[in-house]
Amino acid sequence: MEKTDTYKPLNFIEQIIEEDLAAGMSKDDLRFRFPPEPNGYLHIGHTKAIGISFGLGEKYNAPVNLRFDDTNPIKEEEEYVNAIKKDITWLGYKWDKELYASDYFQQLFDWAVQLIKDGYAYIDSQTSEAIAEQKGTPTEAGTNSPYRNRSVEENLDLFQRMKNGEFEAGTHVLRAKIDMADPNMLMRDPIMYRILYAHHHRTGDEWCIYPMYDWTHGESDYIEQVSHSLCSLEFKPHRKLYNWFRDHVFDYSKSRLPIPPKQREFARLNLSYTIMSKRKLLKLVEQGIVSGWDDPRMPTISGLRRRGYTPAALRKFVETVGVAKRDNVIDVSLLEFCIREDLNKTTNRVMAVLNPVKLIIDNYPEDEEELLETENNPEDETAGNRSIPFGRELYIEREDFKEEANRRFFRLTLNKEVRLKSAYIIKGEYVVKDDKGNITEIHCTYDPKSKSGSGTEESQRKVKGTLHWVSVKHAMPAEVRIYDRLFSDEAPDGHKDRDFMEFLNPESLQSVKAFTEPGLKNAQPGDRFQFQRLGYFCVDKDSTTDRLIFNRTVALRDNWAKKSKKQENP
RNA sequence: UGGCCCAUGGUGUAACUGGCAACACGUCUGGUUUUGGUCCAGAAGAGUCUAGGUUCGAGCCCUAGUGGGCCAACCA
Repeated sequence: MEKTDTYKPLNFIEQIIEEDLAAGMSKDDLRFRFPPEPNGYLHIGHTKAIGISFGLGEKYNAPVNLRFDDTNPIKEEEEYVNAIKKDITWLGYKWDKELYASDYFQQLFDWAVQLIKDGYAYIDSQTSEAIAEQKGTPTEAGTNSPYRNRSVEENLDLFQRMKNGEFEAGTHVLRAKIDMADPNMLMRDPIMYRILYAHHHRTGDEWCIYPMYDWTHGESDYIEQVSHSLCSLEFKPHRKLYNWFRDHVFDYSKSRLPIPPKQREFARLNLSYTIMSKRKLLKLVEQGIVSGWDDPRMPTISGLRRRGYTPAALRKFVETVGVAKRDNVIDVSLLEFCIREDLNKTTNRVMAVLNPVKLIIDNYPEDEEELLETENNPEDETAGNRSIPFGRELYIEREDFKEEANRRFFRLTLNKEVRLKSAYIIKGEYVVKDDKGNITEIHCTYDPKSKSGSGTEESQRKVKGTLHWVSVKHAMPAEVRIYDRLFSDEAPDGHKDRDFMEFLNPESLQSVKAFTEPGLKNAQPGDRFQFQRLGYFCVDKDSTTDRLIFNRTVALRDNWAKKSKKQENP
């Protein structure tokens, strides 16, 4: 390949595919799959896996199946199936076929019978404890089961009766007969079927024996003619078993398998300050630590969606993160960068005051009010303008005023000028306090000639700060929810001796009463805005017409310290 | 009888057939700005885990160490 300006490095999976193509595989035979178990909601780690397989599908114009790995009815529910489909669709990906491992239960059973007939599988009738004990350890070989050499006839009979429901759960299992001394523990006669009297969300009570992951996964890939079966690193040791099963089915199938599926592994995504385990996330939900799988603090796709993240930002994020085989912890600042980058271009700026204090303009006529023009989005001219009501009494941010301030503070102080965004330049005059010394009113005067956009010299006058505000008379009350990281430790998962729950951040959710400009009364759940200086916000799904709830997606980048230092020593 | 995987600035990835280690985030400087956002310009920061070897030349190939991860559910 020529080195060109457009050369874009391939990740190692793309390289494998290119090699296969170069070795003669037809592009038409490329096929991928995303195989979630419907036992929980998808999280941002799955977004990476989805991005890899569906991304490959887009790159090579190859089909990608959505296959639910539903072989354990105890943990799986239809609610999860629907949530997973919704999330993938929301991310903007389209699967070719919607499939279920449970669709293959009969085929898997038939193949298992074939394996028994050829002496490659047997029924073990020991307890799970006994089987575990005989398994050995990584450094010690296991020992053979006393049932390992049952006759084919007996195995066949027992297996059929297992299927017929003649035995209690736990009394028998079907095992592959491989090698109890294999250094790879997974090869030590892995269990293929167990008896489970549980209602399956799709097959109901039709089956009482269920295939295990290893027996199911590769054969499902085979049935679907998946060319490259991509999964995360912890499945690497399973590859040997995957191939063993695959190659035995290959031998027994009547028609030759055109393409043996290939399992390849990549490092899963880890995010700093968050956990990425469905089991643990479920615990947060079950214990009520969060409001549900879609709590805006959750790293789930549904949580991030509710928080205000966009599909584009998430896709950009997993693309930026890359694909490799080494363990990693991505800093959340990269995720935050991706969402800010997107939202900065796409959201309208609106005025909202989270911690209000009254500002009274003494020289503004008592009963006057006016509409002021302001642009919706300085990053996007097509976003247009809107008008916002202005009057004598306004709310401003309490932190935007200080009675005594040093030069680092360039918002409102007494006897200093500052601009009200899209309005006038004002000067602080005096404050009114209550008995406890809290400021209840700030009084100021304005310069009528300094109106924003009026073209007067005063309107061009430089002041060092600009404040956002809302008119007291017109303000819309709202609830604003500000989120912090759920865990206080960079790697809450990384402690072998401590539980991740010990690192829960008790201040991960803060709810404040706020006022917004009146135009937001028409806002719909899911709408996104940038509140001047406060961050990006998204209207929550629980909002009603008279009670708006905003979730803060992410704060604005904060360069205050940096710039104020500059202000101090110009 | 242990097996397998991994190792490049703070973080994550690149480096195509072995040829002066690049990009993004983050950090820092300066500029613009009616948001301390955005945008623009620039800088610092690794000599590629260690030791050998092959080679004119090694991040890349070989060997041995070291460090980290995964594997002993009738979970996936």
